[in-house]
Amino acid sequence: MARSGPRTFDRDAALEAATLVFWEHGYSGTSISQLTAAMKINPPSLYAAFGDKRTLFTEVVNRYNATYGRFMADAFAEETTATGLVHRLIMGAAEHYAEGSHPPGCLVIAAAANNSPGNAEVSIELADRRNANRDLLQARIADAISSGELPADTDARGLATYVVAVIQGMSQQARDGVNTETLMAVGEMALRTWPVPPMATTARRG
Amino acid sequence: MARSGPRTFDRDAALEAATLVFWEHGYSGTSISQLTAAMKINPPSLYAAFGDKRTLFTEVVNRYNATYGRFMADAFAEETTATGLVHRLIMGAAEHYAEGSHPPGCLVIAAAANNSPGNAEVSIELADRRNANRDLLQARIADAISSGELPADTDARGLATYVVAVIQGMSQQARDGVNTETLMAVGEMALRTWPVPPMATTARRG
DNA sequence: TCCAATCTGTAGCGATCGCTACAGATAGTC
DNA sequence: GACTATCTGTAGCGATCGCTACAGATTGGA
Repeated sequence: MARSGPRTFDRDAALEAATLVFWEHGYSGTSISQLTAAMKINPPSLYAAFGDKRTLFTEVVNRYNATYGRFMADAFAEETTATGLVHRLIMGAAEHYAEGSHPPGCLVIAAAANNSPGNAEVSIELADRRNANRDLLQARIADAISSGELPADTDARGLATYVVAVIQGMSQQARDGVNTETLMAVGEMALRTWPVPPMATTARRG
Repeated sequence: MARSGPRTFDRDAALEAATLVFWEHGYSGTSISQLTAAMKINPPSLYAAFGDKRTLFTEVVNRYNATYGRFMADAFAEETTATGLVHRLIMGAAEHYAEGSHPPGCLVIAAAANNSPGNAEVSIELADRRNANRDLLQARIADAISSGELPADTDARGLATYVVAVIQGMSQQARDGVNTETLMAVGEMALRTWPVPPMATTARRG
C-alpha cells in the first residue's frame, strides 16, 4: 500500500474540494468524515495540513473570496462611481449565484446560518465579513453624495442596506432553485430603484 | 418530588419556548437538551407530547406561521390588489423582522440553511414553503396583469422573485443586526421599483 | 383501599461528532 | 544500506447527538 514520504495530495485541490462541501452544507452541517471523503485524505492528513475544522473553514472562506467571490472585490477595486459599483455588485451576483458549476448562492451568506452555541464564533466571523462589506458600500455611497454623483438627500445607510439585502436575497433564491435568467431580471428590477443622479442617466441596462 | 398524574406542563407554552430556540439556532443547530432546558421538561415528556425532533419542528413552523408570521397570510387573504399585497408583505417584514421581543429575521427563511445530508428533508420542507409563497405571489401578479392593474409587459416571475428576494434579504439583514428603522427604509426603496400602473398612483407610501 | 393507567425522572442506549495516539511505510542524508 | 524525519492509515479516544427502557410517583375509578 502506498504510504508516506512527502505529501502525496495536492493541497489546493483539497481546499477546493472542502470549499464545495462547506458551500453546499454549511459549517456545522459539514462533518470531518464528509470533508476527508471529498478531499480524499484521512483525518490525520487534514489536521496536519490545515489545523482544525475551524481553521480550515477560515482558509476556505479566504480562498473563496479570492476565487468564486472575487467579482465583489474586483467591483470595489475597479469601479470609481457608486452607481457603477452597485451595478457590478448586483449583476455579478445575478450572473454567478446560479451557475451550475458549483453550489448555488454565496458561501459567505449561506454557510453559517444555523449556529449551535458552540459554533457561534463562526457565525460571527461571517456576519462581520458581510457587515464590513455593507459598511464599505455605505462609505462609497456617502462619498458619491459628497461628490454630487448622487442626490444630497440620499439615505446612504438605507441604500447600502437595500443593495446588500437584494444580493443576499438573490443568494437565497438561487439556493431555492431560481435560475440565472430570473436572477438577472431580479437584478435589473433592483437597480431601477437607484436614485436618479442630478443630471445624468441611471446605470446602463442589459 | 412532584411526579406524574396528568400532564403538568403547558403544551403551548412549551411549543412557544421551542419556537424561540429553533428560531435562534436553526433546526440542526438546536439539540434536544437545549429544547428540554428551554421547555422545562425532560426528554421522555418531549417525545410523548410532540413525537420526535422532526415532528416537533414541523409543528413549531405551523404555529409560527399562525402567530409571528401571520402578517404574511393576512396580507394574502385581505389585500385584493397585487400592489397592496406586495406593499403589505414588504413593509410587514420590515416592521417585524427586527422586533426586540423575539429572535431577528424569519424562522422559515433562517432555520434550515445549513443542511447536513441527514437533515435534507427539513431543508426541503422549508424551501417548499418559501417557493409556494413565491408561486402564490407570482399568480397574484399574473392576475393583476390580466386585470390591467399592472402593465401588460410586466415580468410576473421576475417581479415575484424580486419581492421574495428583498424580503429574504431583509431577514438576513435583521439577523446581522440591522434595526427596524433601516429595514423600513429598505422596504420603501424596494417598493419604488414597482411597475407604474397604466393610469394610477403607486402604492401608498409611509 | 387497592388497582390500573399515566406521566415523570434517571440513566443510558447505539451512533456520530471532532480529533488524535500509534505504528507502518516511504523519502532524503550520509 | 542504516538512520532520521515525515507522512499516512488504522483504530479509537471522550463528548455529545437523538432517542428510549425502566421504575418511581401520582391520579381516577372500582
